[in-house]
Amino acid sequence: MTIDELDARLIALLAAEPRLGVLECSRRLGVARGTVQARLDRLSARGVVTGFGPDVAPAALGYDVTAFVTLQIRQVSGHDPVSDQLAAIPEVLEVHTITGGDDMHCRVVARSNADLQRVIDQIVDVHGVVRTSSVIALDTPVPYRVLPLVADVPRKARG
Amino acid sequence: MTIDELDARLIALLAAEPRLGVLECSRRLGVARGTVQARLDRLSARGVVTGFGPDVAPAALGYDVTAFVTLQIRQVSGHDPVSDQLAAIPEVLEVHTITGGDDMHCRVVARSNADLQRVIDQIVDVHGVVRTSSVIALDTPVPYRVLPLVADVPRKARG
DNA sequence: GAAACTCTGTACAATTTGCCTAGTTACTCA
DNA sequence: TGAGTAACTAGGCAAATTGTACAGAGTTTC
Repeated sequence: MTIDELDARLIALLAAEPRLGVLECSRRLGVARGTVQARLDRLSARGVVTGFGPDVAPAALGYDVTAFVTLQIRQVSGHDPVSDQLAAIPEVLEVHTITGGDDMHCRVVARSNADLQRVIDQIVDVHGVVRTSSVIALDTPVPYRVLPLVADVPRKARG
Repeated sequence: MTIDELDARLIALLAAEPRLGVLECSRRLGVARGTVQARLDRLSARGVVTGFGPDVAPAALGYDVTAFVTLQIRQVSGHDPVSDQLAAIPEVLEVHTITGGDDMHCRVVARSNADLQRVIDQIVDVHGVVRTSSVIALDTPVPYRVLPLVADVPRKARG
């Protein structure tokens, strides 16, 4: 379950200029068109590349505030109803269950600090949530990225 | 700085089937091709859609462990050298500065729990980092998503 | 009311895609 | 060593898409 350098270069190329076609990619990479097609198919099939979805910046929609909310929940039986309720809140972008003293870790966005209070209130109201604790992200010196990792994998594999 | 329902539908459509062409989008949405083109250009120009990069799943590359590492740093002068050093570690996918008792919040991945230790060691070695605290993500009931938010914006704007 | 936008419908040439075939190279395994 | 398999190259063809342009109709803004 690894990728080689051509895969990495292909991913990096598409990351840099995503609207590129298969033909143009093959030209840039110096390989045949069929090869690029096959590589892309394989990367998708193996689940390495899960899609080419549009990347939306919440800040550009007015959601300037990002916060991380940690939850303690009351253990409930059966399927996890807390996640479902959290998933129903649009401002909740991501939820993880975690180790440590707390139970869940969420990323949320809001239009302002006041609006964040509204969102947190919604989270607190979720049945099963006992306590929340929030920190606000002031700045994002390293925005989410996977490219260095992608470039690193074939380097490691090669040795 | 908002989007209307057509924008939201377009984003949702592309999120669902990202490799769709402009022409196919226009058919699905029931509008003219030029409209889709103009909308996409506008969304890009306004920074709402920042790109169509390939979404890479670190887990598919063998990075099965995700963790959140919180840092306390020694205040240093000038430009932020801590972020730069963190950015140089491929396994560090994201860094935020935060409010509260700690100073920074990172998302990191690793190949295993043992490998996580290696990554954390690298973070600890960063000049200026005083203390770290980590929690491991056990499960991700809500993976990162923006669609509900995108769908919500025009709903709110309409009233 | 006029200016400024946005959307539609249409057109055309150039490019790209999807799909296919055949030959070559590299690697695995008996 | 030799057969079998997988991956890459190079090429060809028809169909579809893209980039770009333009005129006309509706809306919104001031």
